Amino acid sequence: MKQKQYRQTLTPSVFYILLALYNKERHGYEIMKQVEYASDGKIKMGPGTLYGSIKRMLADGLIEEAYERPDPEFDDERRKYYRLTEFGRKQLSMELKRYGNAIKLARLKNLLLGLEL
Amino acid sequence: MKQKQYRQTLTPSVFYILLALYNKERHGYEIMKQVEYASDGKIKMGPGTLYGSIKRMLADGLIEEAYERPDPEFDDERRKYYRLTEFGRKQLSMELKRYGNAIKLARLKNLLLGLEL
DNA sequence: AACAATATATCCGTTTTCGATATATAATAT
DNA sequence: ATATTATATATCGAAAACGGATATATTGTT
Repeated sequence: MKQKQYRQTLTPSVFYILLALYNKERHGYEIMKQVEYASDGKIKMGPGTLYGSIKRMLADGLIEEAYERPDPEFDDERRKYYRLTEFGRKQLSMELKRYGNAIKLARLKNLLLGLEL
Repeated sequence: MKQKQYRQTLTPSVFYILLALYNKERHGYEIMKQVEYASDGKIKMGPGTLYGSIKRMLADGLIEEAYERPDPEFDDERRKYYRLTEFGRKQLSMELKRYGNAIKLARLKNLLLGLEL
């Protein structure tokens, strides 16, 4: 049986949070800073968007909490760490592909437009 | 004075509509079909999203109506044609850049194998 | 003549966004 | 020592956006 897909597109917030978690576990505030850093400061996620999105993503199975704590010397017990699930990794990969195709298409159109003129 | 930016990110719908209008004027239904075609059928935009988005995008100055009608023989008078404004083109360009950077970042970490851009 | 596809549009419940607000701890500066 | 800033999580609620359902009418096809 063909199960129905999760969503047509990820929301931008979900996309950027998944991207921030692609290579390591991070806690909420760290995700916030990483998104800002990775976008050259262009995208600033407020706490409402961040923690609201995290809640939904946990419920949807895109991410899960990682209970392993780092060395207590570098830890802060207020933190909650999150990691991608396999499902979340898959969704991120699909979205990256979609945007990759969109970019390819834009380039192709640019070329064709140049030839037409 | 530094005017505040339009939005942090475009919504996926707005992004795909802008992309569909990147190289030619199109009417609503045509945009709908183009988005579906350009995404290999993966993204299906319903009329609620389409015409709601168009309305907002007109108000925001991302697109404008193109009143020039094509040859009456190939025309359908029900149609309304839209084109990108300079502002819309700029926003699309910025968003493409953001996603391009995100993809580069992901590829750097070997998440995406074999996606050529 | 009947039917499917084209074309635009609105309604409305659901979901998402995002600034404001709250609370508390850790780190830094005065 | 104390004040301030940065870190860290969380909720609230209005506004925005989404998307299926519905409506209406025309065009093209069987």
